[in-house]
Amino acid sequence: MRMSKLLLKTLREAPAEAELPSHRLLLRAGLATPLAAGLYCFSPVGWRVIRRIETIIREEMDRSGAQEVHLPALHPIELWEQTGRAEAMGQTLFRLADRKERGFALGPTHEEVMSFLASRSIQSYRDLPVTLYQIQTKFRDEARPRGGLIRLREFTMKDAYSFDTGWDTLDASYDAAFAAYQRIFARAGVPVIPVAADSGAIGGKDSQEFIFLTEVGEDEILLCPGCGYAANAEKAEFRVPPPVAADPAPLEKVSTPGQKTIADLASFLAIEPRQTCKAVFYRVDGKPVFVAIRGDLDVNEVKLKNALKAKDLEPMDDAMVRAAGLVAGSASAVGLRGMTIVADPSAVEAANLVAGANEPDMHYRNTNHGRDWKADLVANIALARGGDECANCGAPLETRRGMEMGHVFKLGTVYSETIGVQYLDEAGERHPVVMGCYGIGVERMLAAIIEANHDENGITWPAEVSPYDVHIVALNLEQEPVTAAVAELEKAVEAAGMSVLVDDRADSAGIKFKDADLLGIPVRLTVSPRAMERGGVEVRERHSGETSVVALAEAVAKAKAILGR
RNA sequence: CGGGGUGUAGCUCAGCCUGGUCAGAGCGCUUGCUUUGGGAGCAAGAGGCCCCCGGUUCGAAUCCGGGCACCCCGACCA
Repeated sequence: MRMSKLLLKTLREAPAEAELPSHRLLLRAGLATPLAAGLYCFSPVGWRVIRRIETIIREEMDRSGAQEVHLPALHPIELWEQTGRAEAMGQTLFRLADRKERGFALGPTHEEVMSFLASRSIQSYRDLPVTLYQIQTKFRDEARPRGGLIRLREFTMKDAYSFDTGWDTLDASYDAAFAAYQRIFARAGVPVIPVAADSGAIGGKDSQEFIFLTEVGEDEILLCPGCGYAANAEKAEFRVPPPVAADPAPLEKVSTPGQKTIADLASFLAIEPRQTCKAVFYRVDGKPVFVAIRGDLDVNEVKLKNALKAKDLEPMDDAMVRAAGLVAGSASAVGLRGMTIVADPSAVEAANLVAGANEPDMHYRNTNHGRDWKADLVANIALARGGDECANCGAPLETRRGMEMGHVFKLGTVYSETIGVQYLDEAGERHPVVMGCYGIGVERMLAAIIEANHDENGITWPAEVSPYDVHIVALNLEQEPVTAAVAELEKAVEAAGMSVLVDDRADSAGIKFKDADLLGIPVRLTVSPRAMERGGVEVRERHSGETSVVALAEAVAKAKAILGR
């Protein structure tokens, strides 16, 4: 490709709204242009990178034994109502109606449709196991698209689904997908670590996310430096510090004027936070829920939501707090009626906790579960934080930020039961198939590749995803020896199976070099009178900046070596 | 959905408080000439519903009200 013909506009300065390096470089290098919040147009160069990412994904999925299919992006809404997810997805689901007012949705993911397809093809255990995948556009009406390509409203996802006769063979399908993911991210140049993830209220067993550790990531990850345990903060397990041991003492009411927070209360009474009981109020599927947890701990809302098998959970608003008669700052489960009480084991097991007296500026000393109050549900709902002890080895956990690049998940029979994907076993008995699902966000991967591979001058593409393999910069192209050398070199590079971008523009050398750095193609070959005087072509490796001059005939071999071919 | 910020030329931004030669700069773009090893020079030019609607005023980019869009933080995110 000749750059004089290429549709590409690089920017000297990035638009003001771009903050992340990946976002700035995406725009500066002219890879994509925003159309609206969470929607991007890809230019020829950007699209080549997307296609190369997809190629890696296809190769590795195919290698793992998965089969590619293609499903509609437009789904009848009934299918989503059938699994209950039309409601569960809420406003995230893009809805529309056809001319006959039949309801449709733009697919935010494809468990339903893939299950439908599977139900038409799978009848016997002989048809299993099978893993199907597609690379398809997804639509999600996100509350907040952000970070360039990191969170989009329309994006491409590789989504795979495995179908097995049982949980044991699902393990094999899951492991195959897991291994494919390791290879995909390695080839694309995105360093990832697998972390344990929440499997959601919908059920399922193992779930892991592939996380690219980066300060700009949206997810909080807890890592154990001792044993390597890694988990999403919503999933992370830890050792809850032991309570202060004591025998139950008589309940006693104390005046605590103005003491509304745990920290204030503990210091006012000269006790430790873990000797108090924290009260938190939620609205869960429209109903009030009271949560009690030891004062030194925080509530993990995901765990709470799962424990309640709830669809929707949010902090209780002031109106509901008043309606429920709760006294914020002095609330407890002692004497509380009219709502579900959920307690963390930490609040149940500890003796003589200080808790609210449900009247302003008053607390109780020595509240004890079983005697003074009783939980309707006791569940592990404490949130792991940095510094907490690892559940495996006791070392203090560290917190890091990360970006979710992929997700592998043992779904089980949730969808096969609701959509009806069943098989007959050897005995002729009917069973739901056991499913797994595996997703990778393609554009987000592009963002992560840039985030992980750039320097102050621009992008430094990993060889496998670079839009072109070789960038020929021609200077003084009007001079005959240069014209001829460029043509010869271009031909030779292409004949060697490498893609090449030739900067044949009439611009000055400085512009060409700056653009070459910005575009970040791994190998730059400069053809100029000066290089020719020195004996040939200047070869520059983008990543290291190493430069040498080689004979024109050797340039191809040198380029191949840099590309690792 | 809460909090914060920003909307003026393709991009970066000034002008707004204090209404009136106030439609501006740099970069980019076009043309010509010169130039070709790190965003080069000279000259000439094109380009704006100052986000939108309404109000105040003799007069609004500027003041007031109401929208909308975009960005950031949070909430949310199979």
